[in-house]
Order: sequence, then C-alpha cells, then structure tokens
Amino acid sequence: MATPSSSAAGDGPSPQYLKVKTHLREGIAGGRWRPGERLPSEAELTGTFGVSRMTVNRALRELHQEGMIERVQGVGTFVAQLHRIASTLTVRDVHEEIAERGHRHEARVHVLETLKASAEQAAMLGLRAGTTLFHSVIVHRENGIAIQCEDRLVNPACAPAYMDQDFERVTPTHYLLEVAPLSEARYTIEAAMPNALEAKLLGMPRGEPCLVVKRATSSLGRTVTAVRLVHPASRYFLEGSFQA
Amino acid sequence: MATPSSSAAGDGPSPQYLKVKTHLREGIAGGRWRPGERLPSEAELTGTFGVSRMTVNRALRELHQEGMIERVQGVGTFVAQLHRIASTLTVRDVHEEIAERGHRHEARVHVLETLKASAEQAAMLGLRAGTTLFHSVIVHRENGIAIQCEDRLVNPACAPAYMDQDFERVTPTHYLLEVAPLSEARYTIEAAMPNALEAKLLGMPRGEPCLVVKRATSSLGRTVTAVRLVHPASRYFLEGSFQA
DNA sequence: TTTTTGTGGTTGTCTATACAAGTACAGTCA
DNA sequence: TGACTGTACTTGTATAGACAACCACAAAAA
Repeated sequence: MATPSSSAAGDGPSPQYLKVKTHLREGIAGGRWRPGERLPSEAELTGTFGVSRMTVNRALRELHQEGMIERVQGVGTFVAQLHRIASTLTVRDVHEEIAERGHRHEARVHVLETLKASAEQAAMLGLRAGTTLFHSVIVHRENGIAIQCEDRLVNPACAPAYMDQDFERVTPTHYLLEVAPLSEARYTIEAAMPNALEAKLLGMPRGEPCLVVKRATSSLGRTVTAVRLVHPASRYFLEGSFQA
Repeated sequence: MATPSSSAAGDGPSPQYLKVKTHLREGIAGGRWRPGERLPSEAELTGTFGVSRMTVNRALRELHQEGMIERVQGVGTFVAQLHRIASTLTVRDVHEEIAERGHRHEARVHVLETLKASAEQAAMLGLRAGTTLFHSVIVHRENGIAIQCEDRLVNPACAPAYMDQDFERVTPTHYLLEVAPLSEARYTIEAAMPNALEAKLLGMPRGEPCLVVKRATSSLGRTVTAVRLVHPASRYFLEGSFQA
C-alpha cells in the first residue's frame, strides 16, 4: 500500500475510506481485535465514522482482498487467521532489476541455436519430441559481475523471429513479453549445484551452490518459453516483505 | 463488441463488474490492447455495458490493484507494462504445509535455551548486545524425512513463556502468532551450504546445498523473532504461479 | 418434540448523482 | 511569439437509496 500506515500525513486530507481502513488495520495489528474475532458491522462503522455504507464497504472489501479479514454474507466480518505469511514475490526482468539498483547491466550470448526437442524438453513446452525449438544461453552481469545464467527454450510458433534478436541489447524476457502477451506463469525456486558449463560461465568457485529459478510462461494457452535461471548463492538472493 | 463477451458461465448470474473485468482482462491477455495502450474510458465502458459508472469504476479499480492496468487522473487508463511476474509466495507454517499434503509431521527439539545476545544476534532483533534471548533449534520431518531445520531467536519481552512450550506438539510459528499479532515480516531466500550442525541434524550427504529462508517478524513495532529455515535442496523447493 | 416459517441483521451488488482534482488542448490576450 | 485562460474530458471519491442473497434465531405449526 502506498499511503501512510498511521494517520494521514501532510499530503492533504486522506480519503474517508482510508481512514476506516487504517483504523481497522491498526486495530488488528495492535491486538484490539484478535484473529477469528468479529469486527463491527458495516452499519456500525457507518455510524462511528459518519460516512456512507459504500465508503465503509470499500474499506472492508479492500482489507478482504489483502487477506486481512474474512467476510461471510449474512453473518459478519472477522479477523483472518494469519498463520500464513504471504507476500508478493516479484520475479522481474533482470535488466530492470539491475537498472533499478542504478547499476550497469551487460548480457553475453553464449548459445543461440535451433535444436530438436528431446522428450524432456518437449514436455516442458507441451510439444511433441523432435519438434524444432529455439535455445539460448545468456549470462547477465551486474557491474561486470556475473549474477545470472539464463538457459532458455522457446516455442518457435509463439516467437518466430526469436533467432534474429540481439539479446545483448534487449533481454529475451522483454522481447517475449512484447511478442506474446503474458497470461500465466509457473515457477519453482530451489537450491542446486551448478553444472559444469554454468559454473564456468558464471566464474564460480568450486563447491558454491546456486539459487535456481525455473519458470514456464504461457500465452493464450500455449507455453511460450521455459527458462532456468541460475544465480551464484553468494551474489544473488530473493527478498520480500509482508505488511499486515 | 456487444456485451458480456465470454466466460460468465455456470454458477448463475455473475456480477456486472466481473463481466467488465473479465472482458478487459481477456482483451489484454489476448493482445486486443497492447501494453501502454489506452483503454476505453469509464464513460465509454458505461455505455458499452449499460451499467453505471460506479460499477465500471470498481472493475477498473480492481484491475489496477492487481497490477494489470495503470490509471492517470485526468488522462486515462492504460495497459500496464507487464515486465514483471508477481505472485504471492506464501511462507506457511511448516506443520500446515505438511498436513495439507496429507503427510505426517514430526518435530524434534534439539536446542531450547536462553543465551546472552551477541552483537549480531542483538542486531537481528533490534536489541542491545548482552540482552537475554531465547534460542531454539528444531528439526521438522515429513513422513520421517527431515525437511527443515529451524534455528530461531526470540525476544523474551514479546513471548515470556516461550521456554515452557512443547514444540514437538505446537510449532513455534503457530505459538508466536497466537502470542504476538503479526504486523510485519521481512524475509530473504537464498542458497547456501549447511553448517556442520545443520548437515548432521538433517542427515544430509556431503556437498548438497540448502534452500535457506531467513525471516524476521515484527509485532507492534518490536521484532519478535528471527528465524533461519534450512531445507535440503533435494527435499524441498518453493513453487508458485501467476495468472494474468 | 420436531419441523416450518417468519423476521431482523448482515454482506453483496448496483444505481444515479455530485463534486473534486488533474490533464490536454484550443483559443485568447499581451 | 509567448503566456495565460477557459473548456472539455478524465479519474478519484463520496452519498443516499435500493434490492438480492444469505444466515441465525425465535416463534409458530405440525
């Protein structure tokens, strides 16, 4: 959320629905209402704050979307059981990520080829074995230090011109998002040792593990690309935060 | 383009605002509107769907909250640049996670002690060095297989009775969430080699890396606990999905 | 006793209207 | 030319009212 967690700062008058929202949010965070406990009804809050029901409703609806409260039609509104710590983990384009830190991004293309899909590769893209695929291996550097090795398979039907791009200037992620609108992605995050090629390309000391993100992206029901992003443990980690 | 377009379906009449929402969402996912392009104004959508502006506004506001569109007051509504794949990564209580898979969860307490905080430990909890802290090391097993080593520091001021709990029955996460309402958490995810103790407790083969989640949890502005969760790479990974 | 029916309270959605705040642009004035 | 102003359009917020859907609970009926 953008706005001040506590009462309105100097940015001028904050909207009414935000006052209701922060009042409830602070009450929950402060233990005024415990998990499972019932909150005041919309009608009560309408009276308390002197605002219309629609305004109260918006506050409660947004708190519900944020997972802070549960609502049951005909019964009432309750504080959610917060035994989960959920937070949006953003897996961004590595170029953007580096640029945002104010650092220099370089990419070096080590492989850019077409190949016949093995059974395993075909399965990742939902195609038949033997189909022609595009394959690229690119190392990304932040201020000269290798932080990611990107090993990617691409479905030619979704990005026919993939082989003609200059991936030292535009990242495959960026290009593919322009060519095929993103509709779905699945990913896993795991630790692993790099294979020989990856260790060499990343210039990794022997015995150092990697943080590996595997991601498959679909557009309009077709799998566009499957990528394996390998990061040296000592140079890269994911972080996030959760605010109740 | 007439009205509802597509997937309304099955469960009876879906709300009007959802029809507007899915119409726009499908248009964006299908490339009808490209990233950066301008969408119809609220007034136009009002006419197209024959609903009130408040209903259209709700649809657009929710799409904005979901990161699908950008809105500029006085200018218009635009398709967001989807150069990021954001998804809620849920870091749950390990007991719940295992139970959800229908498996058996066991916990074994290896350390449960009070200690004087080192400078580094104190910093993690925002306390002064030398303060008394609680410390626990617990190994969690799924169907008898060790999948997590939980090394935790606890601020005694927030959970005075921590040492009296039976953590083979209730996980520290669960207990602490009951004692101190969760208001904020920060975490990092990284790959690392286990230290000697962790490798032994987890029964890990030599040379296998770990997925490490570090998390600090705050309640009412005070840091309650800092935990390091170590998972053998071969037995544990995180996964998630993103739907546009 | 068991079943049915009403009734009041609650959330979910929708409307028509209103004003505020911001932007873009054409037209006007110096 | 350049600065200013007015107007139209857009989104942001708020209101009062309405009806639907749903639930809990008490009262009435079997």
